Amino acid sequence: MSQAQAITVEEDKSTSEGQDLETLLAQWRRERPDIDPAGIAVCGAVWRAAERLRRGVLDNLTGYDLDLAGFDVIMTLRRQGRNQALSPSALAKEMMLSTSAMTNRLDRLEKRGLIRRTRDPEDRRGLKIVLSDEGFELVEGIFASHVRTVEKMLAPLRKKDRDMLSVLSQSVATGF
Amino acid sequence: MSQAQAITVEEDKSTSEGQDLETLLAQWRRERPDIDPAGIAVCGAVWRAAERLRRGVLDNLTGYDLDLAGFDVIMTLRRQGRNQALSPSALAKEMMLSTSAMTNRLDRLEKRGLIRRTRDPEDRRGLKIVLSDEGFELVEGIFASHVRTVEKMLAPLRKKDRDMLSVLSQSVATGF
DNA sequence: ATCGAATATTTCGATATCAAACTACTTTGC
DNA sequence: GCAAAGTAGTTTGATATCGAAATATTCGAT
Repeated sequence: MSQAQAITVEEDKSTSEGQDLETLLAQWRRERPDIDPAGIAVCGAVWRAAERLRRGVLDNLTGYDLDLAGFDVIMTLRRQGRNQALSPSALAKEMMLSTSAMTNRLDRLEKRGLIRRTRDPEDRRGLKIVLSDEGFELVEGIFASHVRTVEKMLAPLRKKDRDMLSVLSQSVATGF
Repeated sequence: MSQAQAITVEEDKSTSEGQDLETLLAQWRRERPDIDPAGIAVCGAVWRAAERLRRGVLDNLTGYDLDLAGFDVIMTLRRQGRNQALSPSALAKEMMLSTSAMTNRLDRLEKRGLIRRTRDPEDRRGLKIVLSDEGFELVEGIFASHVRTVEKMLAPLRKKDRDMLSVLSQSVATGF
């Protein structure tokens, strides 16, 4: 190893930045010259972008005693509007999650006082989940900095580039 | 684990497709007209693209008794070249994972006979992980269909669009 | 009215993840 | 040289996830 590098780099980043995607492509071209690996690199790039965004959003939550899971739920509830409710299964579907995982998330959020389970007046099998006042206020306090965090991570892109990224990503996401 | 599953059933997708991103934007604009939520939608689009790609790649593995975790490891080893080795920590770093999770993955792959742990001749603390012949052959058999799967998911994009997506994603991933 | 199929939620069992503690070895500094 | 600090990998403990089974309720067809 380069001894110059011996200094303990404070920036850590131990878990960030996997291998350079160019290197990865070169490796595959050497090992399997019969197959064009370009698609794999696109895939890798998208995954890394997603991961970076995930970490950034998560970091923004430090101090709020919230994980991404819970944050996702209360954001979803918040944007329905004050006192609007969704069923656990609707929430699960919207965030592409199993209903049992949702039960678990709601347990935690309920224990923390951020949501309430209320009975569905129209279907006694069902529940309606509402943000508690505390939950509502929490989102009010965190939303602006959340948006700022995301903007910061998108900063390298001009508006036009963002739109492009959004459109292309949706294309991949939906298959059209 | 994975029971034969034979045919890749495309229907199901019970957990796919969350809410339309346009709707999501409209909700936030109504609830918080003071804040521009555009960045959130870009973020969501990237996440969904990543998730779609993840599922597609995973589906391609049915029948091989492999999960994404193990697949990731053996692909990384394979592209180093036949009989090339990497340490567990190098693997963990490359795929942005804790070393303890890597221990677990390697345990499973070793039990399945796809990799071998060999001692690092230059550092008795360390290990070198190599693909077994069986592991190598497995990748040889799966790689082409993996690439085809990814290509299929990128099909809505022309070459130029893919390059664009790749560049933009890397921009977000690295922050430059 | 009642049986059976479908639906909403929870519980249960298995497993993957992470962080922190631990063991073994290596490097550094005196 | 030898102790202290650093590094590699594993173990442990807590928790989140999923799929399948269980429970309660609704809907539909007699």
